[in-house]
Amino acid sequence: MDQNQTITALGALAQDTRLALFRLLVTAGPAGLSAGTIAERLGVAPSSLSFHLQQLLHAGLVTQRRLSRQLIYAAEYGAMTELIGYLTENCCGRGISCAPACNPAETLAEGEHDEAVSRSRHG
Amino acid sequence: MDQNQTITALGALAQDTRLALFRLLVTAGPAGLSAGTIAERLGVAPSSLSFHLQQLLHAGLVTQRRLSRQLIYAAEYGAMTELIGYLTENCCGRGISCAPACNPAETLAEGEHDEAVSRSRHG
DNA sequence: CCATCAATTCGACGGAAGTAGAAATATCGA
DNA sequence: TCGATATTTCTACTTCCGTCGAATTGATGG
Repeated sequence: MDQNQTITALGALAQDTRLALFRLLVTAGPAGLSAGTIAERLGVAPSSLSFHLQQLLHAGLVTQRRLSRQLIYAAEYGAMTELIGYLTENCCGRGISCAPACNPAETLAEGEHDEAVSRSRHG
Repeated sequence: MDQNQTITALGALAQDTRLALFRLLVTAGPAGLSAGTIAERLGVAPSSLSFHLQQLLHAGLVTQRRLSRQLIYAAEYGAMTELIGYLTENCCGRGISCAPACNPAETLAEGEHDEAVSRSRHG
């Protein structure tokens, strides 16, 4: 997952209706829910829901399949895994004291040093 | 971390400059970087950078401290931990087969059943 | 206090996001 | 084929986002 794909996924989740929608599908499990059911549950107009579903679909966060007349949407758990992996990969395994973000159990002392400004003069 | 706070954090990260900025700070470690250094590294106008820094600051994803004339920004690892926790809390511990998102190592068979549409009529 | 440097705030602009009614498309049952 | 149902696409509108130059605020050193 590259930066653009990550931004697409984050942007897809960074919206009231879509985050609620994604969480609804996550809790619904692999069986998923039909578009109509989702619209009813979230209280949004069908056209608006369709717009948001396209965003999540394009971001790869949900899957779509047809069941008779209805379109069933389900959470794509693998995408969530990759998204989290991308957010944490910059943090783990570099010898930097950011372990809490990746392994909350392991807390370690934060040793601050004066590297913060050292590059202002070196360009 | 509630839904609004999560959306703020996701929205803060769902942008080219800001995601690059956040990753830069994450790799920079707790020492952080000055605003000027960041602007130089990312190649954005100081005023634009300031705008983005406010977004990340408001989202609680970075911290700000003064060092002489410069303002030093550093990644707030705890916020990242909470954000990931919020995204995964809907997935784990509900007896639903979404373990891959939380424990990628443990893959399990996806047993689909016809619960998808069952609520269309009852809703 | 004054000159200087670092960073932010202000103002204006173009473009994209979110909303919802109306029309179009696709599937099913008879 | 025809009518009914489910969902999407189209269209228009409003609001928010991202950008950058210019002006302002805040801190340092003499």
